[in-house]
Amino acid sequence: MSDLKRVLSEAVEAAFAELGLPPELGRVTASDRPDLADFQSNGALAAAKRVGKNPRELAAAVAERLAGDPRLAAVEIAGPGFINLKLTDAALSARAQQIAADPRLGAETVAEPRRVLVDYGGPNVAKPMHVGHLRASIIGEAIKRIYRFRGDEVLGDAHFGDWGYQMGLLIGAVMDEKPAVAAIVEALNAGETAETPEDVGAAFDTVSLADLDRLYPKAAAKGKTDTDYRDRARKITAALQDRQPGYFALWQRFRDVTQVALERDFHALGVDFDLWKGESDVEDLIDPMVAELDAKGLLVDDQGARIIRVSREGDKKQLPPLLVVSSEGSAMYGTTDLATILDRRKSFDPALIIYCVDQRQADHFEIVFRAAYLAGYAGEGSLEHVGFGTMNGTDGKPFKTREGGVLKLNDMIELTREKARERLHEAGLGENLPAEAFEDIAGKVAVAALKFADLQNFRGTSYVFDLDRFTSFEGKTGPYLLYQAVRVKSILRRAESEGVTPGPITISEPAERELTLTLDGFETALAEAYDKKAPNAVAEHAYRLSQAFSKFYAACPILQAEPAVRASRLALAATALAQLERALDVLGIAVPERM
RNA sequence: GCGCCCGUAGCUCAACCGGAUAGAGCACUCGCCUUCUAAGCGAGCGGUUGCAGGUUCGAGUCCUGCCGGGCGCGCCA
Repeated sequence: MSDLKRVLSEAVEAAFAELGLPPELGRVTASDRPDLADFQSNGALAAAKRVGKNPRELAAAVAERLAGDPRLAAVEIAGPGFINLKLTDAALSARAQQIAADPRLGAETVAEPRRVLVDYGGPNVAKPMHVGHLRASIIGEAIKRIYRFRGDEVLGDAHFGDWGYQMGLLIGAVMDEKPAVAAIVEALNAGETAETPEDVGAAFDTVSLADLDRLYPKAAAKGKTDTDYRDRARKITAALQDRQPGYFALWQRFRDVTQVALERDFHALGVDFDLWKGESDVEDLIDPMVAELDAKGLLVDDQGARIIRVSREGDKKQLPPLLVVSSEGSAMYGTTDLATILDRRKSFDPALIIYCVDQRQADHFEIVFRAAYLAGYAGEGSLEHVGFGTMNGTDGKPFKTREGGVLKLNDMIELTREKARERLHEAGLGENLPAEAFEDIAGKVAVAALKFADLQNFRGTSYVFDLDRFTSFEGKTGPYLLYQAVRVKSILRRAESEGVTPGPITISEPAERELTLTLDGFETALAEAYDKKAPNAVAEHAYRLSQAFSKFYAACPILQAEPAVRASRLALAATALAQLERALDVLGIAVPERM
């Protein structure tokens, strides 16, 4: 079930081998000049260099051997020695038929499936997500789905930032503001059980995410200047880590309200985690881990702290060590990360962990990874940081709202959704749909707009956050892709109601050829996205497919055509739809039935 | 100071182990709805790929230097 690129590569490689040339040079790629050919091989040029012969002569010799291939309508030599291949309509028809019959729509699976864990780099408890969290969720989700579709066993972990000093600060701040909560916390801490669970619940229910969001910045600021306040927060933090019942119960409340809000935001974005692990989950592993690192002789005392040196011979720059235990005796950011690697090894035992986190953390991860390799907690190369660019405003500076604050993710989704409603109304669409169905469409259009705007860019480049562009629904946008898909669905519905059924695919028109060649490119796009952790390759494919379909739609009437052609085109349209929906699904974008 | 990333059309971005004429969208100009959804299709306009060298038959892509921008550089996460 190989794609044409592979099939043709094999043919050309065989011809190379017969001529005594390195077969791998015969590799075929999609043509850079669609006006001249469907596929090309540049191997004669490279081979000529190696064997010291004229590239055009070599190309001609290869072409001669390919000439009899019934799949090829033309084999031509062009320029300095490109071998141009043009397929027959019959070969394209066969390939289209093959993709149509394939549940995977022409995509391969990896030869040896692995266990892979995707770490989304952790939203923090008590902080609602803002636009800065958008990329990690969108890209992480796409990578998770790409890996899964390729056949790996993949888990996505939200990986909460839910432990440490920030929690102590917040507990103190909430108790200051809510005496009823403070009373219960203190009673529980004192071991009193007089309060019924209902009373506890009622008091804790008054603690909302909005409270946490409001109190945290104030508490953090106060902790920086007010030493007494800071000391108290540290004591609470220590007590929390000792599982003092009151603090622990309140902390759990923080975690719960945060998770509910996060789940809502993530769900609205079509992002779903398999694991809701957090820093607190590995807290118990830290002491034994430190002891073990010590026993392995990896820990070094330095300036009162305990560190692991990770610099290597040949490093271009001196990497700082991993700070395992601070001079105050507490575990650090990297310590938790290391313990998490250990934890994952014991539970899921992934062959690869992908950290989908801001590019700025590159050094941090390099340090943690090296420490993990040194400690034997992970195989060399089994940890990978997949970084992405930062989120900036159109002025190139970190994005801020007009008021100068951060834009909450939930607000941004709602903003985009509102724009989608407007456009639907303008176009007079969905007016006779129930309100619920209308909202579903608006939501899907909004998510498609947001996600595609992000995913069409290579993840590594910096990101310009432009709300106008995000809410533009024309051109190379998510809604364009949905629109194309929905147009096919509309045709399929009509065909069904008229009793028209799809039949064998016969390719003849240029638009049909182009659509088939584009369908064939799915495998290449997925393979690239997988290897490079680059979802934009799939996004690009989805866009090209939509464009190719749209041209086909304009050039080739389906339902009005004579029966055999109609059946063929209907099948081709259905196949394009299936692959487009699959590609979008892999990007985490859902398609409505109509719009 | 050291290190990493980036610099491509007016704007936002692509470009498959280095390959032919560097592609899309937006914006701008023009054409196309009595036939399957015009959030569409077609055509046009727009480039010395930051600069200077080097390697190569061939460089946006690899190497060196420079200019410009972003980020990071042990007791926050």
